[in-house]
Amino acid sequence: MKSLMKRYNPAEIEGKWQTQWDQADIFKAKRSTDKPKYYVLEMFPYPSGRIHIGHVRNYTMGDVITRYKIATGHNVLHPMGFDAFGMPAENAAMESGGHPKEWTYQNISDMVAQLKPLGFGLDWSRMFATCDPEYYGQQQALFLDMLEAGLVYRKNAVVNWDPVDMTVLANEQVIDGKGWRSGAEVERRELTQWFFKISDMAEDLRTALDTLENWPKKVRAMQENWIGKSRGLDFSFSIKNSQIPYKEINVYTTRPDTLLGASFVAISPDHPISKFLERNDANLAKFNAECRKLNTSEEALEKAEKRGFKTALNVQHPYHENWKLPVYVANFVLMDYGTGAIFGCPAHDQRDLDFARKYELPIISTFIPAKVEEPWMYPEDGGKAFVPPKSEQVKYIKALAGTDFQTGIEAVEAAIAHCEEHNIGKGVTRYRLRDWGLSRQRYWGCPIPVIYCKQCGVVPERKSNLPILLPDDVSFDSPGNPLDRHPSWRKTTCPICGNPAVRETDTMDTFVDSSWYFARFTAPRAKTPTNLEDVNYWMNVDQYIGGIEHAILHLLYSRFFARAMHITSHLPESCAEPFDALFTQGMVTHSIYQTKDAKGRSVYHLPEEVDLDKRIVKATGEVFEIIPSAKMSKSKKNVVDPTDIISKYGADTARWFILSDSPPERDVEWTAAGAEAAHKHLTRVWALSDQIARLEKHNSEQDDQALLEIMHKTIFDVTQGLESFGFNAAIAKLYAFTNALSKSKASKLIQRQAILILAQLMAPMTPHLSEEIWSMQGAEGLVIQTNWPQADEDFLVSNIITMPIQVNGKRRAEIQVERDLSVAQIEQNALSVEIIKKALNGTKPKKVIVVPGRIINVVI
RNA sequence: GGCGGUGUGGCGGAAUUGGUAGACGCGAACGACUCAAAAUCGUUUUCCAAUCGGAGUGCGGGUUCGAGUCCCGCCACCGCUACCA
Repeated sequence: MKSLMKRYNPAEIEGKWQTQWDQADIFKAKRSTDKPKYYVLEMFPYPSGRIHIGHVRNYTMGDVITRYKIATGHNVLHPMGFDAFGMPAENAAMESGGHPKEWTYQNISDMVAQLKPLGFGLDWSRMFATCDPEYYGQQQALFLDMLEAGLVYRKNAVVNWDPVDMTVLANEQVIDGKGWRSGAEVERRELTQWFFKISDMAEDLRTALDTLENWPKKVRAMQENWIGKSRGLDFSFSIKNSQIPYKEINVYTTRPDTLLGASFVAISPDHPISKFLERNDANLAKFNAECRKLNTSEEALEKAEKRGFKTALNVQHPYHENWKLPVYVANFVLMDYGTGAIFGCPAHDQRDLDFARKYELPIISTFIPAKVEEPWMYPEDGGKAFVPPKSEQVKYIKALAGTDFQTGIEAVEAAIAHCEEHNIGKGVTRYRLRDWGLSRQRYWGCPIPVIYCKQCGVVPERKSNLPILLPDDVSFDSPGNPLDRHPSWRKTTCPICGNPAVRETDTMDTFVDSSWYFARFTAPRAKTPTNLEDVNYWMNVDQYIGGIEHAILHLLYSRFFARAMHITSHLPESCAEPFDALFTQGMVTHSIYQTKDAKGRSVYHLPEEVDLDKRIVKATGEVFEIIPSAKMSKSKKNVVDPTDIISKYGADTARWFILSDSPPERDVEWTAAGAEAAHKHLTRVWALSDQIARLEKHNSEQDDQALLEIMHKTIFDVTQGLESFGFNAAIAKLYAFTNALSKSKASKLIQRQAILILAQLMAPMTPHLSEEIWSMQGAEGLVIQTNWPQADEDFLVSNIITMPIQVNGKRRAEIQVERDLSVAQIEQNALSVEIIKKALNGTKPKKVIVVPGRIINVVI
């Protein structure tokens, strides 16, 4: 009887069940019409070489959904691959002298080896890396089709040059004027580059955001801001009486309704006119030089003084022949937004107002509040600039067009119409979104399949020659692109005339690789980019899961690619928005353990190096400080290695804990205590199963009904939790159910039923333990092959229910009533409760509210 | 400045979407077992009062029989973005 020698041993059971799932081909996805399909995808990892805990969280969520969807009768596709091109492989090659290819493939096999013990239900047969020639060759084919369809073009452009990575960056990859990866100050260079015509789709990409109901609001808002639509007027001020070779200054404004409040024109120091003038004006040259030095990326921008340099130029206001406006060169006008020139309307822009007061320029209000309640101080008289929301109705006192009372939006449209009618300017819609420059001067990327021929010009490579393979014999001993200096790789012949020609040596931005991999997973070995039968069946991705850091770049590019792939017949139109639902998970954080050295510098300690109870560093005995909840980083040493966690507690514990503590969209703090508690709980569940398996048959049945009720309630609650990403709440219900079961005195039959249901409900989170319990109880088959349990309505509401009684909305008592008791009866019962009688003190209640099955409220 | 989000015990967080606030877990305290410790099990744990009670979901108001949840006005913090014309 005393056989508690055995206990929960994940190391023993987890591998065993993984083998069983493999052998039964559970996760191998095949097209089939007898079940609804479900495609669940997590953003694929970069093969850095190590799985980190954030990956574990991401893939665990995907796996929970996968297993739940399988159990609820879906045909599930859940693939895994690697986003394998990119700079780190080249950097590693430069540092260690190896080859990016070897480094990458070694890392991939290391990471697969770390992923497998976690027991994720993945279809490994579909795995690919974007650096596989089979993948990037199809990407080249896709590129050629896009080129033919006019979605790719080549232009000479000023580009963002990262001087450290020695490559071009897309606008999206420049953050605060610095390279997104290197952090180096970005320079501007003029180069001939390949571009995707994403700006052509700006309007569609923007309006379609409204259809993405199952995307986080936040991501949609970020994309909308990025696309940056604005409506305004393009017009020009003509330059009066001047010798310079410029006759006018072009301006773009979103507030043409304030045109009659204009008091100056300001141009950027980099504006052609400014550049022209500085040649003959030493003072202006000096001013401009100072402005250029002031880095636009600095946070001091806010506080930076608004300075202007008054030129000798005057322009004519387009509305009145005799109305002259001075022209300033101003440090706050940016050359790369709009036209690099603005008109200033001090009354309705605080910055313009500050500028006007500084240089003693006129201040002219064009509108005032519709209803002036308090004393209204005009900007003219020292008040603040009046800048109401455009949707607010105001009173126009100098309207260019339209009525006296109108909203800003109405006034802008009226002003545009008026200006168009009088040939003053033209209404335009502008987008902040620019075309996506995809050329990178790197080796470890997908070669752009284009050839330059002296006779024929720019010639696409023949599809039959694809893939254009990267050469293996390259060196990384000097900076620049190894493809450029390769002795023979670029030499080829022209597909049209057959004469000697050279290849494009630029490779594609790695964001191209990740912009269509989700479609490739549906037919990863197809001889074309996609296979229509497969994309028609599997697409769209039903649930996509990943980090918020990809809210703009990756997700916007993917939406563009899906459209482009439809145009080039690689995807059906229904796939224009490829991700039906998106979930953005939070980070995994960990406390930092910090001490100071003799010089007061911070020294960080790994979690395993400290004694948390005694609050000292084990090796030295120093007292450490705890900095709570920071993003895990190697330099701060607040990292936990998933591999260590698995060897200590097993995969199920890691999976259970990572889901249990916080809602999945929020950051979760990894704590040793929490992981330990999770492990203890799983140990308890195992022991409970063991105990039930050895129960005597003849025991009391007194708790049967109560246990069945909580069991069905738990089925209901857990199902709801899994349906709505409420993993933490679902787990809490499972804890409660386990507690109830371990205290229950129900019959063996019912207890066994309960533990089997518990195993099924836990299976998405702790699949190995669930299988183990299933077999301990002698149940047939595998849990993963069973149908998800159904909550029985009859048990969800018991016959005797407890109803709280409130007095004036405050809970005072409760009564037990039969479920189908009439409202009148409930009221009568409630009023006869001693506490309520006392509260009434013999008087009649004003009102009694009875919500059947919920609550009684007695109003006195 | 703009956009988005969040605010509930010592901590992470629940709350069927207007119906018993604090589920579940961590931490803490006490107890049982033990020579002892670990492990395990049990009890308590929002605050004030310690008896009846009273207060309570960032703050102020409102709607309602009833508000963490809805409305109006503030405050604080976080994220993204921006001299955006």
